Amino acid sequence: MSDHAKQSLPHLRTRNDHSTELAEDYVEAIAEIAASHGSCRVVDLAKHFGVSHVTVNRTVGRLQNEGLVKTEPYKPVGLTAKGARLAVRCRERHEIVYQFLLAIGVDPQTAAIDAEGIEHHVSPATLRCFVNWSKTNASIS
Amino acid sequence: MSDHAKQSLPHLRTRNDHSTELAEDYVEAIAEIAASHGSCRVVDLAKHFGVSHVTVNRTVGRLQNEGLVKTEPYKPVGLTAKGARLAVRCRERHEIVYQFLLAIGVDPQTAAIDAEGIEHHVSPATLRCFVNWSKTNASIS
DNA sequence: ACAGAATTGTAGCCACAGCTACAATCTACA
DNA sequence: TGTAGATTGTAGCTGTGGCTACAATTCTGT
Ligand SMILES: [Mn+2]
Ligand SMILES: [Mn+2]
Ligand SMILES: [Mn+2]
Ligand SMILES: [Mn+2]
Repeated sequence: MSDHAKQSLPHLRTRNDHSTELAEDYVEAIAEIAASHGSCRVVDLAKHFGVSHVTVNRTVGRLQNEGLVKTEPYKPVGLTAKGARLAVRCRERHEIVYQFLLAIGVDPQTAAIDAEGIEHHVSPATLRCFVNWSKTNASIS
Repeated sequence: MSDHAKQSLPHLRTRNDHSTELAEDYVEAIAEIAASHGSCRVVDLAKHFGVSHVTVNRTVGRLQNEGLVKTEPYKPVGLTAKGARLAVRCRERHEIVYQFLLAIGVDPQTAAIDAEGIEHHVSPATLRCFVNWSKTNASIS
């Protein structure tokens, strides 16, 4: 590989992470809201993310095209099998990142905020290291 | 604060992080390239980030409007005092995140890639925890 | 049943960040 | 000194993700 290709590789990965970030947060939120409220409405997602219902509407439409969510006009938003699988993976990863931040001494509120952005940039290899160190610290304390 | 405001706070922070991410990466790259090559040209940045020179051009123009970089037509790209200060902070934070990932056992290549995305979502409080744990692990090994 | 409130959908605006194609300028070498 | 190649600038396209304003639909309480 050329020198500048090595330099640009991290940025390419970061841009790719961002292109899938919204889908990951949406399926995770839809699963959570559906579990706690019985169903997930557009307005629930708008409140959850702090955006207008219009933004939610367009995003849900795109996720439906990608086969992650299923919805009909004026009906709740649900996950496809594919979307539900992605939601589980994202929920697990999110929880690992959050628990890891707690384990190294970050306060819960800051950990919750930082984890929401960090989670999408944590590769499987780094995630394994997070799990190990959370275990280690848990056994210490 | 209302319940859903608490829920949306992390996402608001993440969106804010992303709005400043490009500026942070650019000033950091301009400082590095200028230090190693003597001057930083548009084409250097294009290679560094793996994007076209057009994208670099527009971004540099926006950063100039924000008072972070200084450039003239067909001349190298330089940092203002404000941009140089931001570059130092970003470089330090980037290095802390990278060294922390190494300290918890992530391989160097993965650490370099993940750090490029993670750095922008690490709050000062979390950064302090990273520093502490890097020190601890350094004294152990 | 129906009026008003809540929810959802649509039209159209913006900024950002990527791109190709082409024009202009500068640099280096024959 | 010219000119070919490298570099930079410009025009204009795309997709994404935010918004307001307004329309349509559904839900709810009297
Ligand atoms: Mn999440
Ligand atoms: Mn997230
Ligand atoms: Mn970065
Ligand atoms: Mn990010």
